[in-house]
Amino acid sequence: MPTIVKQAANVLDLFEFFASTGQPASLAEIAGHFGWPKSSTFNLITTLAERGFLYEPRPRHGFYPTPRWLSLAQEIAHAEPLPESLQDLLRELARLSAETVWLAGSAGQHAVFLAVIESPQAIRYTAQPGKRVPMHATATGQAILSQMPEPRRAALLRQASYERFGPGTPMSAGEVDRIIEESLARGWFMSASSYSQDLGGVSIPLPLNDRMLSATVAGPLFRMGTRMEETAAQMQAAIKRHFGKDYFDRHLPGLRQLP
Amino acid sequence: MPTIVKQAANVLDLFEFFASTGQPASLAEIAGHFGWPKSSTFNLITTLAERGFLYEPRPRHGFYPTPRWLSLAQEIAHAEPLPESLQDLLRELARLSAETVWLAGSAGQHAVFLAVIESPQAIRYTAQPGKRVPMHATATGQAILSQMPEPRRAALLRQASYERFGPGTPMSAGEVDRIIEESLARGWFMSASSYSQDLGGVSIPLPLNDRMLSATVAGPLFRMGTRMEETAAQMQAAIKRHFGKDYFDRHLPGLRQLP
DNA sequence: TCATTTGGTCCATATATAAAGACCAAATAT
DNA sequence: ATATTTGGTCTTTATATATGGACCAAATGA
Repeated sequence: MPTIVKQAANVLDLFEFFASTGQPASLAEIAGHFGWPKSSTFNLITTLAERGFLYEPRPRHGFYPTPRWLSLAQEIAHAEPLPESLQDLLRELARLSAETVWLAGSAGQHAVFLAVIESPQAIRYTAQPGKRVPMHATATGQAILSQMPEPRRAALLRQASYERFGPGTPMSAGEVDRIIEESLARGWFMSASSYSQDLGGVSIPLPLNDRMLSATVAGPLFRMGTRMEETAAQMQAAIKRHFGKDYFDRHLPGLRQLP
Repeated sequence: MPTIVKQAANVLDLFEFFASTGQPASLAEIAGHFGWPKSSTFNLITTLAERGFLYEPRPRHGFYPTPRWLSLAQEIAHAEPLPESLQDLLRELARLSAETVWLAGSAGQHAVFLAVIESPQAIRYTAQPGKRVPMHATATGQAILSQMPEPRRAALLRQASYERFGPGTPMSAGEVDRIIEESLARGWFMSASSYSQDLGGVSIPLPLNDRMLSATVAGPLFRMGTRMEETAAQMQAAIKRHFGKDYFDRHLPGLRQLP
């Protein structure tokens, strides 16, 4: 179990806190909200303020993050961007499916959501960039795993922790291998309650030069249940439109192509 | 002397590091760059990754921040934005002066830069959002101080530390009061090496409903030295164009208006 | 004008944590 | 095939740090 760095996590908590409230907060409010001691909160806030990441929009009416966060985050996003073509693809998938769609990459034993467009419907799968799901137990992750060279995938699956999340959760490396094999033969990866309850979704592997991503369309099982095959075909078609007719032939010969 | 929270500062360091390199970095690279122990670096990175703030763009080729930073920073900036009109004003000042221009707000004993447009010229004043300068010793800060109700300004100046930064640095509350008085009578605040060496600049207070900001145009003294009065007049004119002819009459009756 | 509340700051010390270093796996070189 | 290097993970313990609580100033209410 990896050691969590408390004060690092606190910075993230604070960052998320301000993103969700959208308002300046006083030391006392922050301390109260998190149940942090006043003195510790003071030290943390002072540190962030000293570094130019927090200021007082109006004196003595609370602290708020400075635009420095935005400025740095933009530089970071700009330097290693998701190609514009991927954003386009995602938008098209969102339009076609009217469900929540996302792109994910890998982070150790987890897949991380890199870009998300939520469904406009009231009942929908909700997620935001940065969300992590276990690699071996989700369609999103399996679609990524399917692109890895054999030894790397084996290494990853060996260290995975096979916890039971739902009825379909695979409980061994062998099971995951089998699911991947079947999914490649089927032409798409299916998430059906193996991790998230009542979720139905379709994932397609998306190798992009040397990055291994996946695209997923998912929604409540009662809407997606009967539309999976159709959705998968739509996704493959959209990907071919965006990246060329021979995209799968060149990068994913193992994947069955739907008509 | 306020206690700095080391691991919180480390998160900020890391964030800035990625913004400046724009590349994924391995644990070893990060540890090397900062001189951090491998194990500590590991803990920190794990913490950020666990929370969905770091991922591996390509497995085993280093970590990089996820778009989650951007997403949260955008929410934060969107909730408490600098009015668009201020951005416009800033752009106009940048165009008119061809020097570096910025907007600043207050953070305790410091003024923080909230928005910056750098001069296109090779020799220029360089700054980024989040930069902090002492309130009492800079034109930017004094222009903010000039807007505060008397007791608050007095309190602030009482606790200020009167360090000598350059020839013109004020060394007591009284001196600052005098400078503010003179500057209001002059119609603008002058920074001339009282904090930054060889810097010449003009600041104008910018009260915006209950926020107390200031706008500054600054560059190397050899370019700005003879243009200050002219620049100040341009700034006042631009502000009046953006916020109405009677802006100063209504919000800053104490400030001399230039022809 | 005085009392009370609220928000912020400082300090000593018990406690949580960062770091040293051993370890392991995978990649690369021989 | 085997050795070496590189990158990542784990555990123990000396040490840095988070915290309780005292304190102070400013704002608010009586």
